[in-house]
Amino acid sequence: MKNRFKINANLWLEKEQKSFIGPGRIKLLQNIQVYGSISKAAKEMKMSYKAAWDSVDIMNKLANKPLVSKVSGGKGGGGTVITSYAKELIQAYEELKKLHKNYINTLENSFNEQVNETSATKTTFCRLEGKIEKLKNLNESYEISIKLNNNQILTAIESKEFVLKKQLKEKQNINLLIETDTISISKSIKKDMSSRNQLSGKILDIEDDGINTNLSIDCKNKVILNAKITTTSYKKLKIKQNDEINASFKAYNIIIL
Amino acid sequence: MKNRFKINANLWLEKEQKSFIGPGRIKLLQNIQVYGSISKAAKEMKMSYKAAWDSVDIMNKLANKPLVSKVSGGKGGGGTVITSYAKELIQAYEELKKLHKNYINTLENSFNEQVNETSATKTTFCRLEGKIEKLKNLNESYEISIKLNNNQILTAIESKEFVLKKQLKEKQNINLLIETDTISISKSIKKDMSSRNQLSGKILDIEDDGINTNLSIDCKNKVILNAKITTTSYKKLKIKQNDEINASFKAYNIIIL
DNA sequence: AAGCGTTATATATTTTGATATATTACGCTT
DNA sequence: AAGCGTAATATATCAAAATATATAACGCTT
Repeated sequence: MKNRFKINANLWLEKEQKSFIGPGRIKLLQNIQVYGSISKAAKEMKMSYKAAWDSVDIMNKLANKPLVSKVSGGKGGGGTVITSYAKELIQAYEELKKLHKNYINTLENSFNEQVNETSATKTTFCRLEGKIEKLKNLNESYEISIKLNNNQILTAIESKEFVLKKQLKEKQNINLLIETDTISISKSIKKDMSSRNQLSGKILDIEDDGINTNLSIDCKNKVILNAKITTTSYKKLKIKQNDEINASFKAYNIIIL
Repeated sequence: MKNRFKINANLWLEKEQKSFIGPGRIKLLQNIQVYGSISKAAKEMKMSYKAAWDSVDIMNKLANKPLVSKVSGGKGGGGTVITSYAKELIQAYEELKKLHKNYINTLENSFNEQVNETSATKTTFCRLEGKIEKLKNLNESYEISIKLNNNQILTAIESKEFVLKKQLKEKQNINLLIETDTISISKSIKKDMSSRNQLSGKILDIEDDGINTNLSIDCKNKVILNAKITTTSYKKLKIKQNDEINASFKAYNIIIL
């Protein structure tokens, strides 16, 4: 685990081009909820009162519904409480953080696999090369047909914005990424499924650590697919090296580089 | 599109607890590649020479292989070129950025759906409630069996670290998220598939915008699943409201909150 | 009416980080 | 040997951001 890269990211939300909330302001709101006062909340997190007040002011002005209600003077000198909308926002932000953290872990594995030449098999993403066969414009999206080296056709979906920015054209060679854990394995082709991309091939290699099983699938002409399934699923399927199997994944799960 | 939140994130890599590369340093390396000198590279991006030199120095010291080779004195006074390892890193970083951007878009949609009460159907993630039925320890991971309100059992995988941190216990109620575009739809249950989670239900609602089709599936006892498939797949399946269908997804695609 | 702890606001100070400036070293060119 | 444009390094200066300090307003309590 030495020499491993760690990926870090700061998440924050913007509204109308202005910074709205990030980790600090969420903590501040939570502290206000606990202490009932801006000054105490600020003190607890070693923030100056002015910084805290400014933050609260910016948030309140930017949000369509108020996030806090402030009372100056009165019993105990006044105080500040957060609204139920603020509580909702905090919860949504926490969820966001959790999802993001989850994905950052995936990216971290992928990046380290790619940069450290030591790890041969790519267990988080698999890479494919292909040529754009057809670009079908569906209003705001494009349905992209991609011909692999083994002449099989995959279908991907990308936004119009992306297609224009990357200047994707028919006959163009492109690189694809597919997250290995979005690929499902079955023994035969499934006709009545919404997963349009179905590739069949021979199992080249199996790496099983008792939790996850990484299957390397040879789909002819140097088209190698990697799929990650749980060991439990692997055992249930009763498959072994050189077996013919079917790998399926949805158009959404193809990422064009 | 007014009142929409925008999600922003800064990505950077750390190594041995120290900041290694981020957007600025990548740009600097790219500039060095173009101009062949630290001073010119810095000038082009309006960075002070010292800041640029320090950056290069930190990177070189932190990387296991050198990222740049510097020559002081000599023809033209010397210069700096980046190594092939640096080029590799730049490429890996660009890929990382693309993948991350992709996911941030997903999160942005989800967050806005959750916070804006206007949008009723959740098209990026669907939420389920369940109770932990069994926690099976598999060395570094846990296989978690979750009983839904309709008594069906789902299987999820989480890291040991997560299970301990969240103090997950059997009989505990938990909330789940499933990305709607990882769910595959078929007309019947598939026995020989690696997707262990298969829920069948009646189509409650269909929202089709000509590109994507969002299916709302009633799996009894208030267990509502949302799945996103392409319109092309939807038409191919020839399904309509009230039809009984099968939704399948892998253990990896369940996110426990 | 004085006292309280708070919000609200302006001004002064400090800290931090970056930038600018200056100097030396380097090794090829002429 | 002088000249060059670069790397390498140290020191000085500047600018921005954050913090500290001061003061007023507020409305209930006593």
